[in-house]
Amino acid sequence: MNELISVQRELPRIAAKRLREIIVDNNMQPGDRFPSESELISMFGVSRSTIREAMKLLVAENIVDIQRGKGTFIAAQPGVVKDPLGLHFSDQQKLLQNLLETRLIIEPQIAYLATQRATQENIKALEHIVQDFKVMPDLRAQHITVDINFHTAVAQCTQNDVLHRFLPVICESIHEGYYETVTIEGSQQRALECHINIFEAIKNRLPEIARSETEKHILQTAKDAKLTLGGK
Amino acid sequence: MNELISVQRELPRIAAKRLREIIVDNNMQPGDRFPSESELISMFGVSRSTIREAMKLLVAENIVDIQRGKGTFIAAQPGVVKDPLGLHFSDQQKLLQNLLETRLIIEPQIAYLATQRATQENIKALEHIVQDFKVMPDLRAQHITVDINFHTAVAQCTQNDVLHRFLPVICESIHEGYYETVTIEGSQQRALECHINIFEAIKNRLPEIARSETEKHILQTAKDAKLTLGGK
DNA sequence: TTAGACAAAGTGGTCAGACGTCTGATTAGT
DNA sequence: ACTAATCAGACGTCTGACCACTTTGTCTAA
Repeated sequence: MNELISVQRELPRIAAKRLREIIVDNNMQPGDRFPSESELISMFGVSRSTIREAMKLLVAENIVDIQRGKGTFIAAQPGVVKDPLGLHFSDQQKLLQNLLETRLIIEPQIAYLATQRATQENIKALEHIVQDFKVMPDLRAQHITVDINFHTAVAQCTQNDVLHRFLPVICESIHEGYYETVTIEGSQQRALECHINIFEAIKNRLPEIARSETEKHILQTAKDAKLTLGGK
Repeated sequence: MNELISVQRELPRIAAKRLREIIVDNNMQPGDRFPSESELISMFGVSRSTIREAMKLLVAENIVDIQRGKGTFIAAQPGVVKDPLGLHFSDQQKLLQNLLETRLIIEPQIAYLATQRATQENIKALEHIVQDFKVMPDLRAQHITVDINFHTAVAQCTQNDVLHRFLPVICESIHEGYYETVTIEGSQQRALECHINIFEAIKNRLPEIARSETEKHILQTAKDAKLTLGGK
């Protein structure tokens, strides 16, 4: 039943919030059918205008896809937008420095938490990525993609969606920055070794090792990019 | 005149496009008044529903700011979107926990860096915000806004634009989460004291104090929200 | 004269119902 | 068996009304 919404302001916002909750609670997947407008009207006890406005909010967030005559469905990649923070604003050199500094702040702690919270599935996923590294040809583009995947997978181990969503944004922005940077001899090999060390630490539940190895890895990355990070 | 729109689909999108053009053509600045709904109805020759939906599109892009009873105005920072990471697409309780955990990871270090890098202008800005706190009435909405401003201003002290852009996203998402949460007695007072301590530490260049005070502040915030953060 | 109470107008928020158009499935006719 | 008409369901748009909030101006009383 409807659980009457008393306040008479921002009803669409509240309705949109509950719609998101419904999606999460029912574990709806991309492509799944969404309740029709008339169903939502009787579910929420608000008018069609309000429901429609709430739906439009979800559309703006790329959470649902409305198709005229058919119905509404969960979007393919709910909530995903590119360069969401609008980071391509300042000069590349400073941006790269800022990005690496940010990684130096959050990633060691992410690795620490990952060690404590990783599920068996998480660890398996990490192992696959590390294996991909080893057998991978020396293609720079692919290497960076897998590198981002690795760090994102570590973030996923924390079971913290905020970190898990934020980290790829940082990594991909760095990728953009590197795009015009020289590849340092041996950097890929050093990165691979670091990743193996981090993976082993997570697998064997050694949080302090994971943290320090991650810190070392990022400092090494900065060094390869001819940048220096301080202020720890 | 109205230039009759023949197609009967996506009228709001078309109207929104023309509204954007109007803003650009007339060189409208942030704060400028926007035509009222009834004016737009006669300008475009479409119904109020359509106009309203078009306006909501502009709101989603943070181009205009609609104020009930007053009117519609050009937004302060047109185009800077809210919730860019799509964090609302998640379980509220868990999201709040994740957000606070993220703050616990980055903010103490932000305060540390702020202490080392803050300019005199940064410190002045912080001081103004702290003063605003003291003389502020007990209005919850205003309090939260100034709270976000304070933490964002601290992030600005780091001279790291990535942190400076990321932190408000986190803070505002927490604000959203609190929207339907009970206000804890005395939490505002405790927050004010913490902010003063942090400000003093930054002003007097005491990085360790700034870090520990920030950590304490966030843990207190979590406690007020009846959440426990661990894993340090 | 002035401070406060009050009424009116303007604005956005919500509701209710109606009709149009598109889509997909069903059904009638060949 | 195939085609075309029909139907039901879904979203798109329109209309008109009423509600809530803000501003403004007027009026009254001190």
